[in-house]
Amino acid sequence: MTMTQKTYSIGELAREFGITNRSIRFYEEKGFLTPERAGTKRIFSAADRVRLKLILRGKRLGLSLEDSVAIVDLYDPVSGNAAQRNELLKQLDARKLQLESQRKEIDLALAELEDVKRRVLSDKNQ
Amino acid sequence: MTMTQKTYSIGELAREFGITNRSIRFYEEKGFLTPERAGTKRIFSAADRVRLKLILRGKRLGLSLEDSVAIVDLYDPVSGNAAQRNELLKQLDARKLQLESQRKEIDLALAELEDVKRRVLSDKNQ
DNA sequence: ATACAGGTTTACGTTAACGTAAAGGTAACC
DNA sequence: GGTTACCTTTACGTTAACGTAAACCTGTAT
Repeated sequence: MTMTQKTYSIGELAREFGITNRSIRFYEEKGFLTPERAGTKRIFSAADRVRLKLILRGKRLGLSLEDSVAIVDLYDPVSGNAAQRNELLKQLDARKLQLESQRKEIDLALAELEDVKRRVLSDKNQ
Repeated sequence: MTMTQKTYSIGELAREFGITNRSIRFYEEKGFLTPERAGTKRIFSAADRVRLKLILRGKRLGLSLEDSVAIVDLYDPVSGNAAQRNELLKQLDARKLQLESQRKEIDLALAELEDVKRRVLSDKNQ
């Protein structure tokens, strides 16, 4: 039983994720996506779509495009041997530290924001 | 009793705040700082220094230069009308929401990281 | 006298992440 | 056969916040 997977046009994906066609072309240009072609037109597989979705999630996290892709590649079960796995674990831990550091900075920024806000509000009452 | 206030050179301020001379010149170019001159050289007053310090704090909060300056101008007794103040409060709240959202996503990412790590480790045992 | 550590202006270069034409191909619909 | 809806490539434009180089002045130390 041959199951033909669903495919997507550039416009479909752009609409689904609320981005422009240009962005998707840009991602391909950078090598972050590698859709098939039917003649000149891009054909995106379900895997392409998931990859794009993950990349965009990274962007929503405030990561750069490059960082997003790096993380997505990290999750991609391409690498197989023990050395690679250890390298992956190292990268996961590094990323964890990075995220924890970012979290602390956010907490600091939030505290300072509250401080500024309080001062602005107290000025108002004078 | 004439109290001569301390003044600062461009390099002194750059060093103190860990930025480059170019940045300070850029801020002046944009009209965000207006130091005196002794001949061609910039002379920064204590007030200039405080202003720069506040601007940089805004930047640390993740605000744009323009937004930072807007907030600093709020402390300037000349420019503080109510409408502007409300606008700034709105911006502060917006930024707060943004930071809180980022924090949540970081927590999510951390949880997912742990998940991936567990899976990688369990693969190792097979 | 010369080196050196500062300062100055002018002005083009950089990076990220696309935006925005321009000029065109293809397939379906009316 | 004309319009519409998509798609294509090429390529220059945009924004923020400076970086970087060139070419220069200027006071102080050796």
